[in-house]
Amino acid sequence: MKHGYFCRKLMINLYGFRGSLKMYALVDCNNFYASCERIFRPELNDKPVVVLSNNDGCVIARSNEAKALGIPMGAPAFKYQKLFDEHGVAVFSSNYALYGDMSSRVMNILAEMAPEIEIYSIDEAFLLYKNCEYLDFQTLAKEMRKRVVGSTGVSVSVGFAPTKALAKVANKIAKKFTKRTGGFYVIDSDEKRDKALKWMPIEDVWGIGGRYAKKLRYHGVNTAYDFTQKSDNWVKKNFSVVGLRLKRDLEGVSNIGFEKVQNKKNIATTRSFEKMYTEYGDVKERIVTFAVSCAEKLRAQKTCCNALMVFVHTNGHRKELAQYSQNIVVKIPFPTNSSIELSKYALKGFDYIFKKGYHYKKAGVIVLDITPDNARQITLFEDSDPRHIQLMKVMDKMNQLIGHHKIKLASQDLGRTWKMRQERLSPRYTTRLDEVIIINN
DNA sequence: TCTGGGGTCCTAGGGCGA
DNA sequence: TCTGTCGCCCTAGGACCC
Repeated sequence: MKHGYFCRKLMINLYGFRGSLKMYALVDCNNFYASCERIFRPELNDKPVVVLSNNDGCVIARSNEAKALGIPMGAPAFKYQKLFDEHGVAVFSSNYALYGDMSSRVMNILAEMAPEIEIYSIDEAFLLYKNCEYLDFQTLAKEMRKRVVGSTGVSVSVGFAPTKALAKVANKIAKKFTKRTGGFYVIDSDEKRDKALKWMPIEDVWGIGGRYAKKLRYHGVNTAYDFTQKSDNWVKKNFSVVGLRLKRDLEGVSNIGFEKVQNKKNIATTRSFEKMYTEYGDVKERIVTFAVSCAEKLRAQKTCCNALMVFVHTNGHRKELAQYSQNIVVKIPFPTNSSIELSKYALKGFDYIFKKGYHYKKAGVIVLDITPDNARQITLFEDSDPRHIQLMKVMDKMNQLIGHHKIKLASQDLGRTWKMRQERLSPRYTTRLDEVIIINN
């Protein structure tokens, strides 16, 4: 028998060390983006709903009904248009203002129900319960579901287990067998854990992507349980320490820690364009806007960067056109979060990599080597302009007051009409007064 | 015509100084 | 002075997540 949580619990009881049991919950919003759209359009309940990526490119969220129609994740929208029409699929452009706001409502409720929370993504959170020998997880999970759906309309699945990877497994079971489980599942014994791992296909395990799954299947590893039966050495050799940590976590020994909220290590703003650009000026304007956006994100988390990367790509799907893809890292001699400085250095890099004669489809700016803005080191040849700090404060404040991105640098936009394709955008029901739902009697 | 965006972590391999 | 080795640092690339 492995050193599962049950063994430890037994020891705890024998030796009288109470109150050291740790349990994780993974709470996951069901079909989150699609659910957000449905909350304000109840006539779409039980109807297939999909949400598209930026530029209405591909499917990034599906309701259960849409999944049942065989629409895969990442499906290019234009290839599935016929199927959408035939089955009356409700199609939405992504509305991040709405999803972000709904997410923080859900997370606030969860935070009230747990001593510690790690917001893992826009629709998922891990909750950590320490010293919880006498907690009734079934009741807790039920209460969680009730409160979240009652306050926000979003339904969630809940998985409880002694490690994060197992909580993921438990959540998967809760979601897959909603009718039987009531939308929650608790792994609290070695027997339940083994049963769950034997059921779990290897490619569905958290941390096992397509490549690893293929390799594992080749070696006869078909379930999460098979994975745990391999030796530590073999796992480490083939899947590095990441694989080994996962294995231990699946065995019930917590190896994947609870992450505290911390500042981002890289910040990126990248976009595909709604059409291909060939002119220097068009792409240049985008690069400046991306740099400005990165600068705003840096200031929002009170950090500076010491380097940035600029990249451009042509459209890889258009094989008949000449392809070009290049990136460059630009070191900045002093830490900065000034929109002006960052766009200046981004343009330096862009000038270096831009080549005429190509059809550009995508570009981006990523800021690197991020440091806190209160720890700016004075460099010997400091040529940053200290007046920028004040100027950026004013710019942020004004953008906050009069609406996002109204104040721009002169090098942005240039009268051009860049716009993301968002033909099926729903209203920002929860964050814009002029877009709230109006009920007529 | 039309195929997303934003992250993290790890490893291998090269340069370099002790 | 030359050569080998070790460890550190850096970068590119590859894997993963949602």
